[in-house]
Amino acid sequence: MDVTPILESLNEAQRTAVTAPPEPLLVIAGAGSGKTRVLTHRIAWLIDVEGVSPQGLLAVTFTNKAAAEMRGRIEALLQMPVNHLWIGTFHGLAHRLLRRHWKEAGLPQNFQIIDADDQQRIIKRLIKSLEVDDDRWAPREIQYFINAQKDEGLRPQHLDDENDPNRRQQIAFYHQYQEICDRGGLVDFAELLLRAHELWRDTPELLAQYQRRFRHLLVDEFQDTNAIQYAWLRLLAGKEGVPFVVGDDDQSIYRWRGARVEHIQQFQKDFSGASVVKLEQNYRSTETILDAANAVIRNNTARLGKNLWTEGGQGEPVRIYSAYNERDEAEFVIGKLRTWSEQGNARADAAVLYRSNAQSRVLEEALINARLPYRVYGGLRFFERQEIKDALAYLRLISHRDDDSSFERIVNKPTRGIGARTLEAMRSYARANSCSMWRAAGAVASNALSGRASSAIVVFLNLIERMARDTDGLDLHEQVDHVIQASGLIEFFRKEKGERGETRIENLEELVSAAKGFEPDPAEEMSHLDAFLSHAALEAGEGQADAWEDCVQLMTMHSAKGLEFPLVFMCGMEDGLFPHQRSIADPNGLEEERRLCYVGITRAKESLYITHAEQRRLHGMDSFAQASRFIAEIPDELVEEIRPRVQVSRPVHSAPGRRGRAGSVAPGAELGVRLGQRVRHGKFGDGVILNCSGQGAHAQVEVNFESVGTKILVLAYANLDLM
DNA sequence: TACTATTTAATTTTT
DNA sequence: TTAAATAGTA
Repeated sequence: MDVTPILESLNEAQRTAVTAPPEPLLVIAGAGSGKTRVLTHRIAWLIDVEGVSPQGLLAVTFTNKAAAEMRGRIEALLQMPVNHLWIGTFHGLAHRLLRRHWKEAGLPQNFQIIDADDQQRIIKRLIKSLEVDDDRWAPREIQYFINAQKDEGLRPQHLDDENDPNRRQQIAFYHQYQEICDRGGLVDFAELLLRAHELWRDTPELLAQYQRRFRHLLVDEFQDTNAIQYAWLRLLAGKEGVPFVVGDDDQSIYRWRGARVEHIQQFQKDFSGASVVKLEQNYRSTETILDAANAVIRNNTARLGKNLWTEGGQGEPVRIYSAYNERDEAEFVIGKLRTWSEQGNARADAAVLYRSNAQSRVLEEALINARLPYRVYGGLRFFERQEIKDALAYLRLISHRDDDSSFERIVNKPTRGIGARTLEAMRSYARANSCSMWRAAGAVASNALSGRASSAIVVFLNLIERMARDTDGLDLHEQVDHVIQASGLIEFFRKEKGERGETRIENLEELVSAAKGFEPDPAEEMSHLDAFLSHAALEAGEGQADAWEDCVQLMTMHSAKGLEFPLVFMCGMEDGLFPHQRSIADPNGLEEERRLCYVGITRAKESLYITHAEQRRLHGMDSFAQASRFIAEIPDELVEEIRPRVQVSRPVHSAPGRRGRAGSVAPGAELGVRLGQRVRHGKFGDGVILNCSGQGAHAQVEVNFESVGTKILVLAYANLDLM
């Protein structure tokens, strides 16, 4: 057997991992150290050299995209298709299991997957229906609570209210939410994992069967597994399984989503024989960039400890630019981008990273002005679009009449005279009889209700039944095409004014194409329609179909994880923005922000620019901030500060209300107060003026005091000393 | 029921 | 600032 193709191009540590004996192994893989390569080569090694059948392998990735990429790479390496190899996300694999064993899992055969948006709608409706004082309960928080419990593997009955009425109510919401889902055959993302775990836990013979089949378990991005995923993995591994997990504790940035870095340590405890391999040689960045990243991350306490090194050269210093405000910052970035592009570099090799999406706007405006093509990552994905979800809701209702989530979504879209009152009647009937909205609709229609309302319902019920009949036996794409026509959705969006309606119709037509191109897994015994619906929920699709123009890449630092670019800008590096205000007080939160910063820095291969603004307009208010503490953590000798160009028209500070709001005197100006001015207050001590408003006797200032925080004071009474 | 005015809140995101 | 949700009006 010639193992050259698998082993050549691997360094010592990588080779150790790839060729490790079949025992539990933990690979700590620093940024740019060839993590994915180790994983794919390991799989190839197992199949080609160890003679493991592809069917005996289970590989888990973080995203669908990563899964597809990994399969491609393995096939390239082995020069053969590996269809029977299970590669997927935790959710994808759990879904597969639940489809196969729906009965044992206690699910209806045609259960539907709901996404976060569907979930929130259900919760909103639930809050309204329970007649609690709805102001106190934000749907988002309930949703967060429910998902957090599920991520920990906890059912409502496992939860103790701790005699806290607040918590008691949350648990009650969770309980009722679950009932709604169960009744409608709906499974949310966290539920996929939880059910799959319970399925194995409660059906030992099934577990044993899978344990026999999957001896080798390979996990990517291990630092981002949550409790239920880890528990699932441990169940499957049992005593005989051989887990091979790869992760980087310094790149764990999804704690807020239930991910626990601690699983890395837990892994070493649970699999006591596990060896550890560290990949510390970095093939991506210059030494300067790595040194900067190392210096920053060194400030975190809970680390396994590792130091990235490279054989690459010193490279350029990290450049830091202090902008006056966010527009100046954007101008600076665009200037550098233009030079980059003019020097013959690909625009797509440059990335502009920021902490939060809202920051992209100013950058985009500047890019448009400069006529530089760009692409923003993130945002609405194809299957998340309103019109697409509407169409899917019709399809789901055809497949599964009891799906209340879909029912509510489209019962009156397009409008067919089923208003709030009729809906309420149906809801209360459904609640009283613990039945689905579909059944309730039938009952309410024949019962006492205004003739108009009841005939409207009948029209709707007949419509769905007729669509189900008419699409029966058709090809998937014909079904989709029929439904978008017969539902009246196309007609409905045609009436929508402006370009928006047109785009929607185009998207619906695109949905037909997507259905045409959809190839269901022949191994799964679902109807094509159900397979398509699951696919739509599980894989929301790309944001924009990437017209592969050479574009500057804009994205959050989170979505930059796993990517690399020769030229990187990290923008908005200010305390309060990054680290974000909401994480700053909590040491755990701060460490996660620092890891995010580490991720950002290590995206850069050659050049790294870090920018911050002294003044930033955020939420419509001008505010001042210090440069991010992370900047100070980079040693001076790695840094080159870029002095602002002379002759730049510095925004006039004495008019902080922003230039020329015609006729109005800048608030505070008459009293000689300006934003950023340091002041002293008799009681509160020293502070900085953050904001001014009002005129004359009513003028107010917002002051951030060093000792007591932010206060709003009436200037006329505050007796501030200017300093 | 549809449109308009007002209020409110505002990380990060994949599944 | 602005987007979205809610309340109020035609």
